[in-house]
Amino acid sequence: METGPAETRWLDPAERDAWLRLVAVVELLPGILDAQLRGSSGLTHFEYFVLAMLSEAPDRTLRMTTLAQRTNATLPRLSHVVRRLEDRGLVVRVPCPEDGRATNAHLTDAGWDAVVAAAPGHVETVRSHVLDPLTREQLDQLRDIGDALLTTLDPEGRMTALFE
Amino acid sequence: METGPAETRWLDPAERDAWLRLVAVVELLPGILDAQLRGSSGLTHFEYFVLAMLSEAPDRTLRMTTLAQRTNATLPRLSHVVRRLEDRGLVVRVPCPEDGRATNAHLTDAGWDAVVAAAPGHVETVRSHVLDPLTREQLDQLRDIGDALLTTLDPEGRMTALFE
DNA sequence: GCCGATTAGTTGACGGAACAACCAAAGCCT
DNA sequence: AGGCTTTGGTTGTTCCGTCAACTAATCGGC
Repeated sequence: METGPAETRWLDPAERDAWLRLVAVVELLPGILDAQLRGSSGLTHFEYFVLAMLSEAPDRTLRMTTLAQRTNATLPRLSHVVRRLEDRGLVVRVPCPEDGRATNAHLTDAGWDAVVAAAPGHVETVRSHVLDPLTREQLDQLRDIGDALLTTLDPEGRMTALFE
Repeated sequence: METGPAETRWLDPAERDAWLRLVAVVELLPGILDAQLRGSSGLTHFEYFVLAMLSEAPDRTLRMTTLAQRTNATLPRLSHVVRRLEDRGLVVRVPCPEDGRATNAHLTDAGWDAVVAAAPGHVETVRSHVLDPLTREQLDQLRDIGDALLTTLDPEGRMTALFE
């Protein structure tokens, strides 16, 4: 007779195989991306991602909250990062005219140059470490798996604004 | 005529689709795992993983170097983490008898209890956020994709000792 | 039009991770 | 056997991320 919470359903071999590999990838990939970008541009992958989002935005400008959603950052984290980027002259913060509470982050010319300089090396790393080892079929499978996972990992679809 | 380095091959739409989703997953998953474990057991996912590796090892003991490989940690990182776990009584460090340079990390009974207590909630999180959204077919695809990626992300197969 | 509630963002303190410098034990070479 | 090299770990500094507390501005009800 069960008295406490339901028995744990442990992972069967197929589940365990998939899960362990996903954990390994999740653990290894950030380090690879950070190392390459830090070495060649002095940017964190997260900093690069922030700059890249701004570079694709209209007028190279986004509200802090929007930028936080697109990069999956908390607002405090983004605030600190943007301050550091501002210290380096890659971004400026401008009070939003329409809403006195809001702040707009705007990519400077120097920031644009930094993204343009960093992009080729970054793309090359993504190719050699992630895309090239996969077949075309696996690429499609990965997209669908990513969609399925993001349904639960990001139910509000905050980060998926990029590709939806 | 090309003079500088080769032109960058930018990502085509299929590549971009897959890549952006993978980045999102890699960015989101660690936070989910950490939050659940920290809330229910006061353990980081990495700390949990360290304890779990020890719990499966013969005599619940592993050399620091081996443990670092299995968890994809640098030795300094692992050293700090193990010291904190030792402060909490979950692990003890014992000088290795066969090699005076080496240190063995051994899971205490309290550490074993901590893993056993934390495991069900962790597995439940893995199920609800990762495994359940995927079809059985996608589970197999994910395993193969993981294998392909780990070939380049972890060429020495240090982390794959778990399932190879 | 004013007051509470919500939203937007910043700041400061604390904890964890990377990197570099360091120490100690073992292996090796002659 | 003595000295160089390599291997195994630890320690300290610095940087980044999280959490909690706080400020400022907008909104909503009356």
